[in-house]
Amino acid sequence: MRTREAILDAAEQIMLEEGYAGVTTRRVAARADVNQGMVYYHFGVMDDLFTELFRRGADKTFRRQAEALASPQPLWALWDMMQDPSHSALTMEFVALANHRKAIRGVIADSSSRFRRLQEEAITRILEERGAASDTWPPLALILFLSSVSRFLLMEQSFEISVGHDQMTAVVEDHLRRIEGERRTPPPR
Amino acid sequence: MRTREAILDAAEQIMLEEGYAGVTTRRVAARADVNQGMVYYHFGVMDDLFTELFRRGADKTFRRQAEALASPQPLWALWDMMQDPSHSALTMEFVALANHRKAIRGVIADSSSRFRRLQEEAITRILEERGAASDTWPPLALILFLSSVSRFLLMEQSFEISVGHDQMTAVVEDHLRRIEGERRTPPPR
DNA sequence: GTCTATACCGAGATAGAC
DNA sequence: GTCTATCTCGGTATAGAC
Repeated sequence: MRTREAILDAAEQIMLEEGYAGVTTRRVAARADVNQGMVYYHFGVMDDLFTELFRRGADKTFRRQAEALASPQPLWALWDMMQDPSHSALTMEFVALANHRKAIRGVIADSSSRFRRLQEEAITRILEERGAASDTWPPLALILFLSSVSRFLLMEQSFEISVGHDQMTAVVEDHLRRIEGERRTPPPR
Repeated sequence: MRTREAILDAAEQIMLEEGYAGVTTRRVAARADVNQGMVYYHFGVMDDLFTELFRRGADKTFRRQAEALASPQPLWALWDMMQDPSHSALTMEFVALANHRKAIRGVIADSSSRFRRLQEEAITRILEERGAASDTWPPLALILFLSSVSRFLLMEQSFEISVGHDQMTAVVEDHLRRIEGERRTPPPR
């Protein structure tokens, strides 16, 4: 299984550095220091490689998210996680890829629903525990709010645009503060 | 200039239907019913075609946005516009493209800044006129809020995901209502 | 499981006749 | 401005020896 993992690692690196269009059998094989035929032997056609790579990443993210949601300040932890570029970079690339590759769409859609359900369940519980039901947003709106904003800011940052980012971040964090209080762990980086 | 426009139209169609990866000189030429050489004659290399296509779309969007911002309920109009799939589809495709094509990045970044500046100026004025300065968000935060959410919802819709979309939309529209009052023109479609 | 060889295609791009 | 011909490269994919 070492070859298999090497191929997935290589594909992931290339995808991050140059986008999904750069992920070709020839280049993946070269990067993994493996024969080109191996890619086909282990993964069949390219779509299967992408699918497998996505699953591997989703599983990792899923565990990471569960961890965040189980932490003392789950919303702050979730927010930190969503703002981590390394977390979203691959996801965004897969979203772009899925626009043209039908085989990928289903995998992403299923995975997203799975995440959304876990998030909803957790946030509902969190809001109830804190008795913050009245003056705050419904759980799903809160989730989509955090997801939307983090994704958008990351996207703009990759273009070196940052106009208004401070103001937007301040609004989000103000919202989190009203629910979970002052953040008790320092933000990453 | 008819050939030139035909090429741009063809490129735009293909980009929308199959993504930027489908936009090749050969296919564009075929779709435009034009010789392949014409693409090179009129646009030089592919990056120039993409750049030109982006500019054409951005100009159209710019005018459309200015119109929205000059309407009786500018925020509602802006929100409606942002939620229009035909408006964002091309943009999203260009964002994906720009992740790998350095030549495109600059064009998009410049254009985005231009939009953001126009939006900020307009929203600031609107909020001041309505004296809504105290209990609402700063202009840039409001813009980024609307941009983020609309983009995210559209992206998910293209995957046929809609969990929580109603709740999120309700929150946004509630926000708009507090600033501009009840919407007086019916939402499109 | 691994490697070589190879078929085949469609991509970008250019030269040059008309 | 238009069209044909053509070059080169790198992509996907398979067959078959080891």
